[in-house]
Amino acid sequence: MPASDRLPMDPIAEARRQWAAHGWADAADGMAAVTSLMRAQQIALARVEAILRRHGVTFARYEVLMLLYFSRAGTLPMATIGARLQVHPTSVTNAVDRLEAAGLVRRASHPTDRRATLVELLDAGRELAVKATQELNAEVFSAPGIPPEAVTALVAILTDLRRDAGDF
Amino acid sequence: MPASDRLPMDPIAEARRQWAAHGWADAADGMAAVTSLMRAQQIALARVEAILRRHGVTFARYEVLMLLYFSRAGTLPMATIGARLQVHPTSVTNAVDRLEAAGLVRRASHPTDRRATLVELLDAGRELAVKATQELNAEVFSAPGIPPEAVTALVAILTDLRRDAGDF
DNA sequence: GCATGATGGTAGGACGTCCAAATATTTGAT
DNA sequence: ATCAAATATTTGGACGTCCTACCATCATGC
Repeated sequence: MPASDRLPMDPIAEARRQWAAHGWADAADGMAAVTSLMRAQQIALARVEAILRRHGVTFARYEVLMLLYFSRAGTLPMATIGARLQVHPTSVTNAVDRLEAAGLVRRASHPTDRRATLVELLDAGRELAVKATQELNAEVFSAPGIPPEAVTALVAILTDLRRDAGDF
Repeated sequence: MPASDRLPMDPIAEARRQWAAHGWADAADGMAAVTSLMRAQQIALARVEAILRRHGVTFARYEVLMLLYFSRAGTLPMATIGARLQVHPTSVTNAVDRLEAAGLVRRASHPTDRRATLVELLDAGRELAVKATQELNAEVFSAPGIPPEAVTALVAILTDLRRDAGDF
Protein backbone atom coordinates (compact mmCIF):
# COMPACT_ATOMS: atom_id res chain seq x y z
CA MET A 1 0.00 0.00 0.00
CA PRO A 2 2.67 2.55 0.85
CA ALA A 3 3.85 4.64 -2.07
CA SER A 4 7.23 3.02 -1.64
CA ASP A 5 6.22 -0.29 -3.23
CA ARG A 6 4.43 1.34 -6.11
CA LEU A 7 5.16 -0.44 -9.37
CA PRO A 8 6.90 1.56 -12.10
CA MET A 9 4.27 0.36 -14.59
CA ASP A 10 0.62 -0.57 -14.46
CA PRO A 11 0.78 -4.38 -14.39
CA ILE A 12 -2.57 -4.72 -16.12
CA ALA A 13 -1.57 -2.40 -18.96
CA GLU A 14 1.54 -4.52 -19.26
CA ALA A 15 -0.51 -7.72 -19.47
CA ARG A 16 -2.72 -6.07 -22.08
CA ARG A 17 0.37 -5.31 -24.15
CA GLN A 18 1.52 -8.93 -23.87
CA TRP A 19 -1.90 -10.15 -24.92
CA ALA A 20 -1.74 -8.05 -28.07
CA ALA A 21 1.84 -9.11 -28.78
CA HIS A 22 0.81 -12.77 -28.65
CA GLY A 23 -1.94 -12.34 -31.24
CA TRP A 24 -4.77 -12.10 -28.76
CA ALA A 25 -5.57 -8.44 -29.43
CA ASP A 26 -9.30 -9.03 -29.71
CA ALA A 27 -9.38 -10.40 -26.17
CA ALA A 28 -6.98 -7.92 -24.60
CA ASP A 29 -9.61 -5.43 -23.48
CA GLY A 30 -11.78 -8.12 -21.96
CA MET A 31 -8.80 -9.54 -20.11
CA ALA A 32 -7.92 -6.09 -18.81
CA ALA A 33 -11.51 -5.53 -17.72
CA VAL A 34 -11.73 -8.77 -15.77
CA THR A 35 -8.33 -8.33 -14.17
CA SER A 36 -9.06 -4.71 -13.25
CA LEU A 37 -12.31 -5.79 -11.68
CA MET A 38 -10.49 -8.28 -9.47
CA ARG A 39 -7.98 -5.75 -8.25
CA ALA A 40 -10.48 -2.92 -7.82
CA GLN A 41 -12.70 -5.12 -5.70
CA GLN A 42 -9.73 -6.00 -3.54
CA ILE A 43 -8.91 -2.31 -3.04
CA ALA A 44 -12.48 -1.31 -2.27
CA LEU A 45 -12.97 -4.21 0.13
CA ALA A 46 -9.78 -3.37 1.99
CA ARG A 47 -10.89 0.24 2.49
CA VAL A 48 -14.28 -0.79 3.77
CA GLU A 49 -12.99 -3.49 6.07
CA ALA A 50 -10.40 -1.18 7.60
CA ILE A 51 -13.31 0.82 8.99
CA LEU A 52 -15.59 -2.07 9.87
CA ARG A 53 -12.78 -3.74 11.79
CA ARG A 54 -13.25 -1.10 14.51
CA HIS A 55 -16.68 -2.56 15.10
CA GLY A 56 -15.60 -6.17 14.90
CA VAL A 57 -17.53 -7.04 11.76
CA THR A 58 -16.68 -7.81 8.16
CA PHE A 59 -18.35 -6.45 5.04
CA ALA A 60 -20.29 -9.68 4.55
CA ARG A 61 -21.75 -9.42 8.05
CA TYR A 62 -22.34 -5.68 7.72
CA GLU A 63 -24.41 -6.35 4.61
CA VAL A 64 -26.60 -8.75 6.55
CA LEU A 65 -27.10 -6.19 9.30
CA MET A 66 -28.08 -3.47 6.80
CA LEU A 67 -30.54 -5.74 5.06
CA LEU A 68 -32.24 -6.41 8.39
CA TYR A 69 -32.03 -2.73 9.30
CA PHE A 70 -33.94 -1.79 6.14
CA SER A 71 -36.54 -4.50 6.58
CA ARG A 72 -39.86 -3.43 8.03
CA ALA A 73 -39.84 -5.81 10.97
CA GLY A 74 -36.10 -6.11 11.47
CA THR A 75 -36.51 -9.76 10.58
CA LEU A 76 -35.86 -11.79 7.44
CA PRO A 77 -35.66 -15.48 6.52
CA MET A 78 -32.19 -16.86 5.78
CA ALA A 79 -33.18 -17.58 2.19
CA THR A 80 -34.27 -14.01 1.56
CA ILE A 81 -30.96 -12.71 2.83
CA GLY A 82 -29.08 -15.03 0.52
CA ALA A 83 -31.18 -14.02 -2.47
CA ARG A 84 -30.81 -10.28 -1.89
CA LEU A 85 -27.07 -10.45 -1.24
CA GLN A 86 -26.63 -12.95 -4.08
CA VAL A 87 -24.54 -15.34 -2.07
CA HIS A 88 -24.65 -19.04 -1.40
CA PRO A 89 -26.89 -20.24 1.45
CA THR A 90 -23.84 -21.49 3.33
CA SER A 91 -22.39 -18.00 3.30
CA VAL A 92 -25.51 -16.74 5.03
CA THR A 93 -25.28 -19.49 7.62
CA ASN A 94 -21.67 -18.53 8.23
CA ALA A 95 -22.38 -14.81 8.60
CA VAL A 96 -25.41 -15.30 10.82
CA ASP A 97 -23.50 -17.72 13.04
CA ARG A 98 -20.92 -15.04 13.74
CA LEU A 99 -23.42 -12.20 14.09
CA GLU A 100 -25.38 -14.30 16.53
CA ALA A 101 -22.26 -15.15 18.53
CA ALA A 102 -21.54 -11.41 18.72
CA GLY A 103 -25.03 -10.73 20.05
CA LEU A 104 -26.02 -8.61 17.05
CA VAL A 105 -28.81 -10.83 15.71
CA ARG A 106 -30.66 -13.90 16.84
CA ARG A 107 -32.29 -16.81 15.10
CA ALA A 108 -36.02 -17.35 15.53
CA SER A 109 -38.39 -19.91 14.11
CA HIS A 110 -40.59 -18.99 11.21
CA PRO A 111 -44.26 -18.79 12.27
CA THR A 112 -45.71 -20.64 9.29
CA ASP A 113 -42.87 -22.51 7.59
CA ARG A 114 -41.02 -24.81 9.92
CA ARG A 115 -38.23 -25.36 7.42
CA ALA A 116 -37.29 -21.69 7.49
CA THR A 117 -35.27 -19.74 10.03
CA LEU A 118 -35.83 -16.07 10.71
CA VAL A 119 -32.96 -13.76 11.54
CA GLU A 120 -33.86 -10.93 13.90
CA LEU A 121 -31.85 -7.75 14.33
CA LEU A 122 -31.10 -7.03 17.99
CA ASP A 123 -30.61 -3.56 19.48
CA ALA A 124 -26.83 -3.94 19.54
CA GLY A 125 -26.90 -4.87 15.89
CA ARG A 126 -29.03 -1.88 15.00
CA GLU A 127 -26.72 0.50 16.83
CA LEU A 128 -23.68 -0.97 15.17
CA ALA A 129 -25.31 -0.73 11.76
CA VAL A 130 -26.00 2.98 12.17
CA LYS A 131 -22.60 3.85 13.59
CA ALA A 132 -20.67 1.83 11.05
CA THR A 133 -22.70 3.28 8.19
CA GLN A 134 -21.98 6.83 9.32
CA GLU A 135 -18.27 6.09 9.32
CA LEU A 136 -18.36 4.25 6.01
CA ASN A 137 -20.32 7.09 4.42
CA ALA A 138 -17.93 9.72 5.70
CA GLU A 139 -14.69 7.90 5.00
CA VAL A 140 -15.37 5.78 1.93
CA PHE A 141 -18.71 6.09 0.19
CA SER A 142 -18.77 9.91 0.07
CA ALA A 143 -15.18 10.02 -1.08
CA PRO A 144 -14.56 6.97 -3.25
CA GLY A 145 -11.42 8.47 -4.77
CA ILE A 146 -12.75 8.82 -8.29
CA PRO A 147 -14.79 11.73 -9.71
CA PRO A 148 -18.59 11.65 -9.29
CA GLU A 149 -19.26 11.22 -12.99
CA ALA A 150 -16.90 8.23 -13.04
CA VAL A 151 -18.81 6.71 -10.13
CA THR A 152 -22.06 7.10 -12.00
CA ALA A 153 -20.60 5.62 -15.16
CA LEU A 154 -19.08 2.74 -13.23
CA VAL A 155 -22.36 1.86 -11.55
CA ALA A 156 -24.18 2.03 -14.88
CA ILE A 157 -21.76 -0.32 -16.58
CA LEU A 158 -21.72 -2.80 -13.72
CA THR A 159 -25.51 -2.70 -13.50
CA ASP A 160 -25.68 -3.77 -17.14
CA LEU A 161 -23.19 -6.51 -16.43
CA ARG A 162 -25.18 -7.76 -13.45
CA ARG A 163 -28.44 -7.69 -15.34
CA ASP A 164 -26.81 -9.52 -18.21
CA ALA A 165 -25.55 -12.17 -15.81
CA GLY A 166 -29.09 -12.81 -14.67
CA ASP A 167 -28.99 -11.17 -11.27
CA PHE A 168 -32.31 -9.39 -11.72
CA MET B 1 -27.52 -18.04 -12.07
CA PRO B 2 -30.57 -19.55 -13.79
CA ALA B 3 -33.12 -16.99 -14.94
CA SER B 4 -35.57 -18.63 -12.56
CA ASP B 5 -34.09 -17.11 -9.41
CA ARG B 6 -33.78 -13.69 -10.92
CA LEU B 7 -34.78 -10.99 -8.47
CA PRO B 8 -37.73 -8.77 -9.40
CA MET B 9 -35.64 -5.70 -8.54
CA ASP B 10 -31.97 -4.76 -8.69
CA PRO B 11 -30.92 -5.21 -5.05
CA ILE B 12 -28.22 -2.55 -5.32
CA ALA B 13 -30.62 0.01 -6.77
CA GLU B 14 -32.90 -0.86 -3.86
CA ALA B 15 -30.09 -0.29 -1.35
CA ARG B 16 -29.30 3.00 -3.04
CA ARG B 17 -32.90 4.08 -2.57
CA GLN B 18 -32.76 3.15 1.11
CA TRP B 19 -29.56 5.09 1.52
CA ALA B 20 -31.21 8.21 0.13
CA ALA B 21 -34.33 7.67 2.21
CA HIS B 22 -32.25 7.54 5.37
CA GLY B 23 -30.59 10.88 4.71
CA TRP B 24 -27.38 9.45 3.28
CA ALA B 25 -27.97 10.65 -0.29
CA ASP B 26 -24.45 12.02 -0.67
CA ALA B 27 -22.99 8.57 -0.01
CA ALA B 28 -25.52 6.56 -1.99
CA ASP B 29 -23.58 6.55 -5.25
CA GLY B 30 -20.36 5.54 -3.53
CA MET B 31 -22.14 2.73 -1.72
CA ALA B 32 -23.65 1.54 -4.98
CA ALA B 33 -20.24 1.66 -6.67
CA VAL B 34 -18.53 -0.39 -3.99
CA THR B 35 -21.32 -2.92 -3.77
CA SER B 36 -21.53 -3.27 -7.56
CA LEU B 37 -17.80 -3.84 -7.68
CA MET B 38 -18.09 -6.70 -5.21
CA ARG B 39 -20.83 -8.41 -7.14
CA ALA B 40 -19.32 -7.82 -10.58
CA GLN B 41 -16.05 -9.32 -9.44
CA GLN B 42 -17.90 -12.36 -8.19
CA ILE B 43 -19.66 -12.78 -11.54
CA ALA B 44 -16.50 -12.33 -13.58
CA LEU B 45 -14.51 -14.70 -11.39
CA ALA B 46 -17.20 -17.37 -11.63
CA ARG B 47 -17.15 -17.21 -15.42
CA VAL B 48 -13.41 -17.46 -15.59
CA GLU B 49 -13.13 -20.26 -13.07
CA ALA B 50 -15.80 -22.31 -14.80
CA ILE B 51 -13.40 -22.57 -17.73
CA LEU B 52 -10.19 -22.95 -15.77
CA ARG B 53 -11.73 -25.76 -13.75
CA ARG B 54 -11.40 -27.97 -16.83
CA HIS B 55 -7.67 -27.60 -16.49
CA GLY B 56 -7.56 -28.05 -12.74
CA VAL B 57 -6.36 -24.57 -11.91
CA THR B 58 -7.87 -21.47 -10.34
CA PHE B 59 -7.60 -17.88 -11.55
CA ALA B 60 -4.94 -17.10 -8.96
CA ARG B 61 -2.76 -19.95 -10.19
CA TYR B 62 -3.49 -19.14 -13.83
CA GLU B 63 -2.23 -15.62 -13.24
CA VAL B 64 1.04 -16.99 -11.90
CA LEU B 65 1.43 -19.23 -14.95
CA MET B 66 0.82 -16.34 -17.34
CA LEU B 67 3.31 -14.13 -15.57
CA LEU B 68 5.94 -16.82 -15.97
CA TYR B 69 4.85 -17.43 -19.55
CA PHE B 70 5.45 -13.78 -20.43
CA SER B 71 8.79 -13.63 -18.66
CA ARG B 72 11.87 -13.90 -20.82
CA ALA B 73 13.38 -16.90 -19.08
CA GLY B 74 10.19 -18.52 -17.85
CA THR B 75 11.48 -17.87 -14.37
CA LEU B 76 10.68 -15.26 -11.72
CA PRO B 77 11.42 -14.76 -8.03
CA MET B 78 8.50 -15.24 -5.63
CA ALA B 79 8.67 -11.59 -4.61
CA THR B 80 8.37 -10.35 -8.19
CA ILE B 81 5.27 -12.46 -8.71
CA GLY B 82 3.68 -11.06 -5.59
CA ALA B 83 4.49 -7.50 -6.60
CA ARG B 84 3.11 -7.83 -10.13
CA LEU B 85 -0.07 -9.60 -9.05
CA GLN B 86 -0.45 -7.28 -6.07
CA VAL B 87 -1.06 -10.03 -3.59
CA HIS B 88 0.40 -10.93 -0.23
CA PRO B 89 3.57 -13.04 -0.18
CA THR B 90 1.71 -15.86 1.52
CA SER B 91 -0.74 -15.98 -1.37
CA VAL B 92 2.15 -16.55 -3.75
CA THR B 93 3.52 -19.31 -1.54
CA ASN B 94 0.08 -20.93 -1.56
CA ALA B 95 -0.34 -20.73 -5.33
CA VAL B 96 3.17 -21.95 -6.10
CA ASP B 97 2.76 -24.86 -3.66
CA ARG B 98 -0.24 -26.07 -5.62
CA LEU B 99 1.24 -25.40 -9.05
CA GLU B 100 4.33 -27.30 -8.01
CA ALA B 101 2.25 -30.21 -6.69
CA ALA B 102 0.49 -30.31 -10.08
CA GLY B 103 3.82 -30.44 -11.92
CA LEU B 104 3.27 -27.12 -13.67
CA VAL B 105 6.15 -25.18 -12.11
CA ARG B 106 9.10 -25.94 -9.91
CA ARG B 107 11.03 -24.02 -7.30
CA ALA B 108 14.71 -23.36 -7.89
CA SER B 109 17.30 -21.51 -5.89
CA HIS B 110 18.28 -18.02 -6.86
CA PRO B 111 21.84 -17.90 -8.25
CA THR B 112 22.97 -14.80 -6.37
CA ASP B 113 20.51 -14.19 -3.55
CA ARG B 114 20.15 -17.14 -1.24
CA ARG B 115 17.10 -15.68 0.44
CA ALA B 116 15.14 -15.72 -2.78
CA THR B 117 13.33 -18.57 -4.49
CA LEU B 118 12.86 -18.73 -8.23
CA VAL B 119 9.74 -20.20 -9.76
CA GLU B 120 10.29 -21.92 -13.08
CA LEU B 121 7.59 -22.69 -15.62
CA LEU B 122 7.65 -26.32 -16.73
CA ASP B 123 6.51 -27.59 -20.13
CA ALA B 124 3.21 -28.85 -18.75
CA GLY B 125 2.59 -25.43 -17.26
CA ARG B 126 3.38 -23.69 -20.52
CA GLU B 127 1.00 -25.93 -22.44
CA LEU B 128 -1.75 -25.42 -19.91
CA ALA B 129 -1.25 -21.65 -20.02
CA VAL B 130 -1.66 -21.52 -23.79
CA LYS B 131 -4.65 -23.83 -23.94
CA ALA B 132 -6.46 -22.18 -21.05
CA THR B 133 -5.82 -18.74 -22.50
CA GLN B 134 -7.28 -19.72 -25.85
CA GLU B 135 -10.43 -20.92 -24.15
CA LEU B 136 -10.67 -17.91 -21.86
CA ASN B 137 -10.18 -15.56 -24.80
CA ALA B 138 -12.85 -17.28 -26.85
CA GLU B 139 -15.42 -17.77 -24.13
CA VAL B 140 -14.96 -14.81 -21.80
CA PHE B 141 -12.47 -12.12 -22.69
CA SER B 142 -13.63 -11.65 -26.30
CA ALA B 143 -17.25 -11.66 -25.22
CA PRO B 144 -17.44 -10.04 -21.80
CA GLY B 145 -21.17 -9.44 -22.10
CA ILE B 146 -21.00 -5.66 -22.20
CA PRO B 147 -20.40 -3.44 -25.26
CA PRO B 148 -16.81 -2.69 -26.29
CA GLU B 149 -17.04 1.00 -25.42
CA ALA B 150 -18.29 0.07 -21.95
CA VAL B 151 -15.30 -2.25 -21.52
CA THR B 152 -12.96 0.56 -22.45
CA ALA B 153 -14.68 2.99 -20.10
CA LEU B 154 -14.67 0.44 -17.29
CA VAL B 155 -10.96 -0.23 -17.64
CA ALA B 156 -10.22 3.51 -17.71
CA ILE B 157 -12.17 4.17 -14.52
CA LEU B 158 -10.67 1.22 -12.68
CA THR B 159 -7.18 2.19 -13.82
CA ASP B 160 -7.67 5.61 -12.22
CA LEU B 161 -8.92 3.93 -9.09
CA ARG B 162 -5.93 1.61 -8.95
CA ARG B 163 -3.48 4.42 -9.58
CA ASP B 164 -5.16 6.49 -6.89
CA ALA B 165 -4.87 3.58 -4.47
CA GLY B 166 -1.11 3.53 -5.02
CA ASP B 167 -0.81 0.43 -7.15
CA PHE B 168 1.53 2.03 -9.65
C1' DG C 1 34.34 -5.79 10.68
C1' DC C 2 29.95 -5.95 12.70
C1' DA C 3 25.62 -4.74 14.40
C1' DT C 4 21.19 -2.96 12.97
C1' DG C 5 17.70 -2.88 9.95
C1' DA C 6 15.64 -4.27 5.52
C1' DT C 7 14.21 -7.96 2.48
C1' DG C 8 12.60 -12.86 0.98
C1' DG C 9 10.02 -16.67 2.15
C1' DT C 10 7.17 -19.80 5.01
C1' DA C 11 3.98 -21.49 8.94
C1' DG C 12 -0.33 -21.16 11.36
C1' DG C 13 -4.75 -19.10 11.89
C1' DA C 14 -9.01 -16.38 10.68
C1' DC C 15 -12.48 -15.44 7.33
C1' DG C 16 -15.69 -15.63 3.21
C1' DT C 17 -16.85 -18.08 -0.69
C1' DC C 18 -18.28 -22.08 -3.09
C1' DC C 19 -19.57 -27.17 -3.68
C1' DA C 20 -21.45 -31.73 -2.41
C1' DA C 21 -24.15 -34.09 0.61
C1' DA C 22 -27.54 -34.74 4.33
C1' DT C 23 -31.87 -33.68 6.88
C1' DA C 24 -36.40 -31.63 7.51
C1' DT C 25 -40.44 -29.80 5.77
C1' DT C 26 -43.73 -28.32 2.30
C1' DT C 27 -45.92 -28.51 -2.19
C1' DG C 28 -48.02 -30.68 -5.99
C1' DA C 29 -49.56 -34.28 -8.93
C1' DT C 30 -51.74 -38.43 -9.51
C1' DA D 1 -54.35 -39.59 0.41
C1' DT D 2 -49.87 -40.54 -0.86
C1' DC D 3 -45.58 -40.11 -2.66
C1' DA D 4 -42.23 -37.67 -5.41
C1' DA D 5 -40.17 -33.29 -6.23
C1' DA D 6 -38.99 -28.86 -4.63
C1' DT D 7 -37.44 -25.82 -0.87
C1' DA D 8 -34.80 -24.31 3.55
C1' DT D 9 -30.93 -24.92 6.20
C1' DT D 10 -26.76 -26.98 8.00
C1' DT D 11 -22.31 -29.69 8.01
C1' DG D 12 -17.80 -30.70 6.23
C1' DG D 13 -14.28 -29.70 3.00
C1' DA D 14 -11.53 -27.00 -0.52
C1' DC D 15 -9.54 -22.69 -1.80
C1' DG D 16 -7.68 -17.78 -1.86
C1' DT D 17 -6.92 -13.92 0.79
C1' DC D 18 -5.00 -11.48 4.60
C1' DC D 19 -2.46 -11.02 9.18
C1' DT D 20 1.01 -12.00 12.70
C1' DA D 21 5.09 -14.10 13.70
C1' DC D 22 9.42 -16.29 12.63
C1' DC D 23 13.82 -17.48 10.45
C1' DA D 24 17.35 -16.77 6.94
C1' DT D 25 20.06 -13.75 4.33
C1' DC D 26 21.53 -9.32 2.50
C1' DA D 27 22.84 -4.36 2.82
C1' DT D 28 24.19 -0.24 5.23
C1' DG D 29 26.43 2.70 8.48
C1' DC D 30 29.59 3.42 11.79
